[in-house]
Amino acid sequence: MSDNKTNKVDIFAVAKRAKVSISTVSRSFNHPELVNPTTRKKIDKAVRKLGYIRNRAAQTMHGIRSGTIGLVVPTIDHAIFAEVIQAFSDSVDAHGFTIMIASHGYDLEREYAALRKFLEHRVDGLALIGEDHSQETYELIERQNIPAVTMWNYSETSRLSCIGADNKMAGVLAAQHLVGLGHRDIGLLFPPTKDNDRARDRRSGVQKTLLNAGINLIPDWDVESTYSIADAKSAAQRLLRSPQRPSGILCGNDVLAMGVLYAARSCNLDIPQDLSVVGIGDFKGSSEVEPGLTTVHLPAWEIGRLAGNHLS
Amino acid sequence: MSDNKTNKVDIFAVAKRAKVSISTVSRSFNHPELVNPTTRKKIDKAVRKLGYIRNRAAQTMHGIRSGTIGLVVPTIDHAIFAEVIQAFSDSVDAHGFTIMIASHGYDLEREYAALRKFLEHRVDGLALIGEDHSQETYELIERQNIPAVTMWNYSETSRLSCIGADNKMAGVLAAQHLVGLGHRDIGLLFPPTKDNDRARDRRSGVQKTLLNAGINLIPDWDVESTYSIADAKSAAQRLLRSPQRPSGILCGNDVLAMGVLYAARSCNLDIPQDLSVVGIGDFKGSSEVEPGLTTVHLPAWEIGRLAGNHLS
DNA sequence: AATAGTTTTGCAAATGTTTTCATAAAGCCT
DNA sequence: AGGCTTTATGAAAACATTTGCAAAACTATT
Repeated sequence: MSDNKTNKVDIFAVAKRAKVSISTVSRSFNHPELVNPTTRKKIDKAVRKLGYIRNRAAQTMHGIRSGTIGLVVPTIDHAIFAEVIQAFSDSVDAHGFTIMIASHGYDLEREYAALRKFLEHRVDGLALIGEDHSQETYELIERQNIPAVTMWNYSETSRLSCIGADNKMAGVLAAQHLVGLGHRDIGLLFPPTKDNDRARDRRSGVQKTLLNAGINLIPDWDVESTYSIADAKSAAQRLLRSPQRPSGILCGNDVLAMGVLYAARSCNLDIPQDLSVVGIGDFKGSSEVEPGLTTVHLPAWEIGRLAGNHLS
Repeated sequence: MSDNKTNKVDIFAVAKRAKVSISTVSRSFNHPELVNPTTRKKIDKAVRKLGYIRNRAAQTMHGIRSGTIGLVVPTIDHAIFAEVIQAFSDSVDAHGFTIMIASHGYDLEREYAALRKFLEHRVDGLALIGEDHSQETYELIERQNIPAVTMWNYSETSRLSCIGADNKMAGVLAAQHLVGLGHRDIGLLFPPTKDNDRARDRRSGVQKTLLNAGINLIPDWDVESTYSIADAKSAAQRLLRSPQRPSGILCGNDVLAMGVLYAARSCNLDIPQDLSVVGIGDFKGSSEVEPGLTTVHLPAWEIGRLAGNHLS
């Protein structure tokens, strides 16, 4: 009975119990080789007995790194980001850092606010998704002295370090595939491209390719959908039920593509006989999907891993 | 040029520039009503000019709340947790807290380590998934004076506050559904139940129900699969290609159920004529899946939201 | 113009660590 | 046994804030 609970257990409490000074306790944590093994054992025992947990805040105040890294994503709730987050988290974790995470729902003001909060916590690094950010955000990041990295999109001219893929090329490849199969009646299903450079780049790659192939887009077949299977499914159903329907649909990402597959099935269209569907982006496990989903693979895992290493 | 960059910008720099004392600056942040509006404006201006960002670590050291909440999940990289994480994050965010996140990959030692790290950062609250945790973990949490909550599973006897569903009942419902359809040849596809109370509870609900209905499980039809579509698909294919195959498959969660649907399609089995598939758990968007996936819905969003509110 | 009351401000102590510097103890060599 | 190193420890300053208390500056009242 007694000491471990009632009163705050700080480094003083440990020192007292181990009958040494607080300097020694601190050293025993940070430079164990400088303290006598016997003393160290006494301290360890006191620590365990009291359930002492070091106060990172106090360390941080010394200019010591906080040991945290801030990650801001548009949304956590999607297979695509989930994978990149997991990979990022794993690699950052392996270096002993703790992740702070926030999502902004494609609202760049909220992104800015999240970054500020991270900076108040004195994160040692920042990671964002994509290259579309507010001017304020860029200025804020550049004024700090900490590394920052953007994930998903790669571009030579990125204002921050970036680790990602060439999304325009992904669009080109996806379009070339459809064109190569002989399709001329092609529908597009894309998410809103505002503040979303990934979608915009993919789209521009697709458009360029189709244009070069002499295929022109029918406005009715150029459909927008939010980033949700339900939405994509109903948008695709509308498209597929119209009297004139495309023979191939190219989707801005695999979530939308799944929606199209379901829509096709619900309209009794066979894939790929009646309709070709192409996605972009690697929905994790898209290789297992039946009927087969053709997609341009993006190395989400690798991107997250590299970005994590870059900051750690 | 000049001041805003080279030298550290702390509360002193702001005070100096605004020609007031640091106390006033601090107050102007924390108790603005106590400082003269004119002074406040001067301070705001200095803050903006210098790009000052408050140091949360220094505040935390005062026993002031850190403004962070720690969340530990088995994995981020799955639809199911992604949704709960998103909901949790949103609600916690709305209260001004920042989330620290970690995943342990179903390794309870790593879970313990993650919690310790959070506590070093003096999080104001903790959230975990499920009720299977190491003894050490429980003791660690109970020794702290901060709220903690577990998500996903609800049980009267939970050692910590819990917000979740009755997973055993979910298992019962899923099984009753299959039995009600007249199935007697039932296969089970579950993830490993070690250190996973959710899966274990579901399974026990299922087993009880089948037993009561006088149905006995054939060991060959009682299959285990890791939490992955690919794995589930190949396990299901093995099951469906054997000479004797079940007429219905009950899956421990919707990820596995998706694997089964794909396997069925690849074996040219029609759903639901040739095979019934039942899942549990609310894969977000499972209602859109074609061919229709029957599943026991779990309110992931609601759980995350409530847990977040509970801690904030 | 003096007094009382209110609002606004500054001083200094406190928060929980790390680290520099100084000192004490112990070991080694002749 | 005396001097020199090496090893181990402690005292105190530093880190960036918040806050209780007291003083100063206004306002209102007579």
